[in-house]
Amino acid sequence: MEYPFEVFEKKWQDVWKKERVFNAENQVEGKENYFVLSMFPYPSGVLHMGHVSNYSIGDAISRYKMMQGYNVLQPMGYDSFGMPAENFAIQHNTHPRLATENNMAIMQGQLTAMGFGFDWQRTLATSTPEYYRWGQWLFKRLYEKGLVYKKTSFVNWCDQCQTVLANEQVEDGKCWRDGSTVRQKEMEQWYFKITDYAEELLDFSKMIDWPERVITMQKNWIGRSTGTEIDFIEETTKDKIKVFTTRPDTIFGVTFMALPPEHEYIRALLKTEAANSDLADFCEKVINEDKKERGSAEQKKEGFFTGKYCINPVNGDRVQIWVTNYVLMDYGTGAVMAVPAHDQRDFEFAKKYNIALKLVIQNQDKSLVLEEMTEAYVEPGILVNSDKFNDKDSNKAKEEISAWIDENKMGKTTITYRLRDWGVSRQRYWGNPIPVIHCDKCGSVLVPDEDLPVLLPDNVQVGKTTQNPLLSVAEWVNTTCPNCGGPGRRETDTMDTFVDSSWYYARYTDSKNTEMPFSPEIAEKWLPVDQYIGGIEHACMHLIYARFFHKFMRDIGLVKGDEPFARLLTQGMVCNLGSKMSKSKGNGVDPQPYIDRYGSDAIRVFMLFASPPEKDVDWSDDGVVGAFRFLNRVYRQAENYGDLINEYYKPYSPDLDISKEMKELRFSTHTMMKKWHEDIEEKLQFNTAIAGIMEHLNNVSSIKDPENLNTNDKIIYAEANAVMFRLIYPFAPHVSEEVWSMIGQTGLVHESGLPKHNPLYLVTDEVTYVVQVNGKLRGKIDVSLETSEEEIKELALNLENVVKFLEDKEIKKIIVVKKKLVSIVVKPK
RNA sequence: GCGAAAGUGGCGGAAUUGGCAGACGCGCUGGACUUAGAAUCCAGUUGGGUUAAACCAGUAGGGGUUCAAGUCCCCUCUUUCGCACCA
Repeated sequence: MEYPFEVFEKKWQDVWKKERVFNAENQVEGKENYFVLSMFPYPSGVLHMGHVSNYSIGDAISRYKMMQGYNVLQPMGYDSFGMPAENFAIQHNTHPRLATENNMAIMQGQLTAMGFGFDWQRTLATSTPEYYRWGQWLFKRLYEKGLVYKKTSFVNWCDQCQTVLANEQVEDGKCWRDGSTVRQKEMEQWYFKITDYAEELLDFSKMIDWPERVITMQKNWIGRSTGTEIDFIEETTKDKIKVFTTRPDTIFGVTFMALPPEHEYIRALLKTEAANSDLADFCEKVINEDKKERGSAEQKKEGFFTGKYCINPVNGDRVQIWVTNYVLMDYGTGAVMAVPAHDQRDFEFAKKYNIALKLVIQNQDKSLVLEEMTEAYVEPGILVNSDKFNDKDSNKAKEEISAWIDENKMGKTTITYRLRDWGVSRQRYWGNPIPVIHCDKCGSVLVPDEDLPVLLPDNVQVGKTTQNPLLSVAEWVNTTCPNCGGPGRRETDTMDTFVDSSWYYARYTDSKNTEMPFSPEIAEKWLPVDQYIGGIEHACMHLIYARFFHKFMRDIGLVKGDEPFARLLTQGMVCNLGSKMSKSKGNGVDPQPYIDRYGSDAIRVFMLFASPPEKDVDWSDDGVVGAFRFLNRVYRQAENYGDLINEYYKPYSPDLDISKEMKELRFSTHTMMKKWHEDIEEKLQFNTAIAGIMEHLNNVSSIKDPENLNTNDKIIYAEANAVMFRLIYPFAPHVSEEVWSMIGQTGLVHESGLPKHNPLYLVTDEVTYVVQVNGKLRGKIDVSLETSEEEIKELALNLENVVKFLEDKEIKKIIVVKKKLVSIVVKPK
């Protein structure tokens, strides 16, 4: 008989709802708050395996913490703005709002059927005016703090999405969402000054438990390097061209200046010398190369001499200015002083275009000869041809030259980050409108707070133009300037949806607030999120953006701490047949049929048992059956022996005179409790915690006729079962509640508290010593705890199998490790 | 190319941080119960070896430290992930 999950899963879900078990109060007398958060889903349609896995982990932690007596908040909502909804609407000739609402309803039904303990009263959806209003409000506060600006520059443009992408959203030169090629387009964009926080974002000391991997990825992404900015002066125009270098020690070796075609000097030059069409063509060609190829090291270095020169401030050298395809506009100052003798890239370029090389660093044995070099010399060495710095060690010279440049106002020592400011403009409809009105007289004017939210108009026709559909809603676009009352035009760019998800965790603490994004007092009770759970793919996107937002919100007094997420768990992906489930591979598995067939608990147990949470889980039909089988065995214990357990179970562990067999069972019960607690608390390893319960179940099942036991033994037997029923709660809450009630308990499982092992019952009368001879296992002895070391040695030496290996040998040493082993070292006589 | 993590049965994965390798689950083999199947229960399941034991080998490969190594050190190989013209 299979257990009737279809009956009681619903039953317990109703009980939880009726008793408001998961509706968290902001404060509960005598209880500490604990905030468990799983990344909210994009409402793409139906729940997929990744969601099920993610939320099974979160729910296990949440319920474990409830058993521990915490006042737990575990909310859930929807990241419901975004391009997929708009694309879906275009394809199916519907409205993004309708499609999104429909999907949210479906997913909410599925999440409810899974029985996850979410506080639905606090739910939110980023596409609702109640939520996005505060996104606009925060945009304004950012603006007022000088953290928002508008700039025209070359940006990542995805033709597929018809919009701009932030640097974080370009992977290998492809759009992170659809994988299509990203090209550079010159546009005016809104930016958030995330770089103002670059230094602080590199401080990870407030994270209690973040995976080292994520921290490393963020460090690399932010990419701090110290170096020197040096001003080169253009010979005729006297324009300043700033370069950034980490090798000021090579400044005397500069033989040309390398600029990317996007560089402002080049842009200006092209305007003044329109006649030089070859230069213009070259620039155009490089700009249109796709980002991946242009950024790859294998790419052939190409360049074009502008015919212009600039002056190296340290020695007055005339230096040729080249446009090249290998310098990145995005890094440093976007200009490179090329030192071909000591930089491999410059070396290759100079060789190709017959530009002079100048040796300024000599190796230790002074054997470098410029004419014989086949690659750049990039190691440290001794300075030569460097004026007054000659004969100095290059590492020392770095600092000295940098200081000298500083003093003589030829430049300055600086820190540069790889991190760029966050471009948040999106040329799409289904997103949060940027609360700005453009006025011919007043320029860009912020919409007054009392006029927020700027409502996204509903009457748009998506997909009719290649432009942002908002542009076609004249009555929306045309408005009055809040400043002068004259005619104004609304900003039609919407915000990147990553803005919406950068502060949602805080909104959960006070999601119904109509006066503020959330009350700082309430937020303080919950933040930072104690445990955040989500995919590793957000390491350099969402998780950096949210950290930035949190620091900004701290600076305007909305939140107290420095970090939004104290602990982070990056769960693995759910794979099928060894590779990531995806639509394009056609290997996706829909969880619904399995939920229908085996119930929520079996799916959860499978997900948690298959591997540690941060590792990928390979989906397996058989694995679910195994989990289901396990839960059936637990259920059968309650079914068969419910009355006996009910009669004899004591909520404490009485110290009784019991049989040897029951001592062993009691040992098993208490070992399980200890292991369970350690596995979850210290390592979040649900797989081994579950394995421990399974092992205990095997021990319980081996007791054949519990009815025939004496009273004391029955008490131990009852405890062995009842404790197990409670310990499955975080993983299989429905079964747990059901079997708990089947043994006559009237309360809910989490109310029964955290079963705690009694260390006394983990002490056994006998211990097994392993006996080794020269490191090889030769036998075992069981001795009582009181046995002296001498006696143990004696017993070990007399073991039949040990004696055999001692023949004709001389005993050199005997090592006894308490409660573990005897190691006998011998050598031939 | 640089950096990080990892490599354990047929499979997913365990191993008090140096102390019985393979917990637990899947799968498989045999048996019980069934007219039969499903379900369930029992036994077995690293390889070699043996009627059974003993024993031998064994945690990617090689070397080392140690009474004792999956675990620590050195070298090699492989895989995964991240970064990758970052000046």
